[in-house]
Amino acid sequence: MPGPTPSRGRTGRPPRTSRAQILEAAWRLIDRDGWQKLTMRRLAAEAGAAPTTLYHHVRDRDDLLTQLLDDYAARVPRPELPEDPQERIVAAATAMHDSLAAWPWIVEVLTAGDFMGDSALWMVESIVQGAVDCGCTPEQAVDLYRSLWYYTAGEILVRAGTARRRAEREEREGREGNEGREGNEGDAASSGFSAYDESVRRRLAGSGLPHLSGLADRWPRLVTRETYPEGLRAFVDGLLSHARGAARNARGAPRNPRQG
Amino acid sequence: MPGPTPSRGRTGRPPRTSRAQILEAAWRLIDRDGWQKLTMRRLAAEAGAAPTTLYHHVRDRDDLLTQLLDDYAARVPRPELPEDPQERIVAAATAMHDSLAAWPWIVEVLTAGDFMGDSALWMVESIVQGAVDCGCTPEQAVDLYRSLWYYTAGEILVRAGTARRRAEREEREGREGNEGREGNEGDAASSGFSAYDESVRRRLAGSGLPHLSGLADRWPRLVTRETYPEGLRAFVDGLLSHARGAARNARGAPRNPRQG
DNA sequence: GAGACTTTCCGAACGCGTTCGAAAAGTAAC
DNA sequence: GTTACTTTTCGAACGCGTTCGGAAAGTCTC
Repeated sequence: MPGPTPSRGRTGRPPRTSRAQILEAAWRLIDRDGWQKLTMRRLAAEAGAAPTTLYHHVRDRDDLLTQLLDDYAARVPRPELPEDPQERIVAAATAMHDSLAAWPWIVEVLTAGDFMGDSALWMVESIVQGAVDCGCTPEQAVDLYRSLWYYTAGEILVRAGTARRRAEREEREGREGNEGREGNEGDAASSGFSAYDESVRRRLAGSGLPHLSGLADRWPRLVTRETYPEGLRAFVDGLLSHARGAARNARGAPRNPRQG
Repeated sequence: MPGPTPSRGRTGRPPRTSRAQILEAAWRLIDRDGWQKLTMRRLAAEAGAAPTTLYHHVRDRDDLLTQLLDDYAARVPRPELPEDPQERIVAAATAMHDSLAAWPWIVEVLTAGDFMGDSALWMVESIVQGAVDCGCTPEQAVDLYRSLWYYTAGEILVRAGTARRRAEREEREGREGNEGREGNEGDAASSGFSAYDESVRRRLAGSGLPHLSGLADRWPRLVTRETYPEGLRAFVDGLLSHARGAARNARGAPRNPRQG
């Protein structure tokens, strides 16, 4: 894993490939053929090197993807954050969410680290800062950041995973049979529901669980709602008020802050 | 994908392998060699079949893992849930979390579906029911469930991913060089910090971000804290009070429920 | 120039998940 | 028994990520 600069006057065989060139080739490949085609072998061909050569500049595929993500995060313009500390937390978390949600292949990378690369540290800082300004201790502030990160990462991972499955399913169903045909699945297809949605509906309806049965028809619509912002605000409210409660308890009487 | 019963009197070549046998073999393999060794080829050998034969009983590896997870969830004893609706939500979400956290290889499966298989639907039902009993509309209840699911899945995925990376890193560092040696990394090693922790510390300390710099030393300890239960309670509190606020707004004056 | 040393590059190979098409092994109809 | 049909099984092969050992291509020292 050599430095980026070939820096003359050095010993050893002069490098013909650099990390920067590899990243460039990766972006080119993604833009041209889509990220699903980004394999080590294809990337090597695009970069004009043998596949195994890549491993001298990149630890493994995950490392490459992580660097690509950081590369991307560095290009995201840093928004101006509101002054109100709570709003600042919300804005920074939203920035995290929106940067990541634009990456369909995020799933393979996101579980890697505690947070993103250097280029995105300012989001972490902003959240911690906002929490401290709201009266949190440093420990509470980091816990708050982590909780928000879990929520954010989970939302993105689950939704991206669901979308990917759906795409695969549709490709599969499209490949085998009924192309152009209609009415094969009843009115499910004509109302925008897939055969899979219908099977889920049946599963819920026959589960014997009262609430889920009652919601079976509406389920496909309910689970695709976009509720990240609302959930985020609720979470921030809850976390801050719990932190305030804990601070009160630490100072004064050990009263339970839950309002039963 | 034939039914589980070979059901005599049927036409076609009689099956020599069943889905149940495959799942059995998978559990045997996991118990004996660890889940990392669960590959389709090894599993086929364990089940006494050719690798390609598996694909007649299982769509693909993800499908297999999903079935294993459901198999496992069915064995988890269903706990008695508290009567108080809010506590019921917390208990059901905790049950979700704890069942999944026991699976290290959860990462490869979890992003698959909106929720788990049939065997775990009761957890979803319990959360929705608790939310409705707290005064939520059905839509709000499902939104609440989904928010909690995102938080739960994110916590597990991120933590499992971090743990996996750490294990790989340690194996890598253990393989190459300094075995049994000490003092190579300064006092970092002797104080329980890895070389990686130290590099993170340096990154934070030199980031120019005031709060993260100040927390650099404590960072490894802060990010490994187990805070799921506290975060969960805070989230439930926040979600329910926001739902109540929305209900108030829908009925009466459009007052902003945020307490500034 | 000859050799040591260092760094980069790459061909061969492994095990992986998965697809495809043909072979095998039954039942049903004649 | 022969033929048709159906279902299961499997060998061959593809592209994948990755490891390993050595070849290539420079600099530095005599």
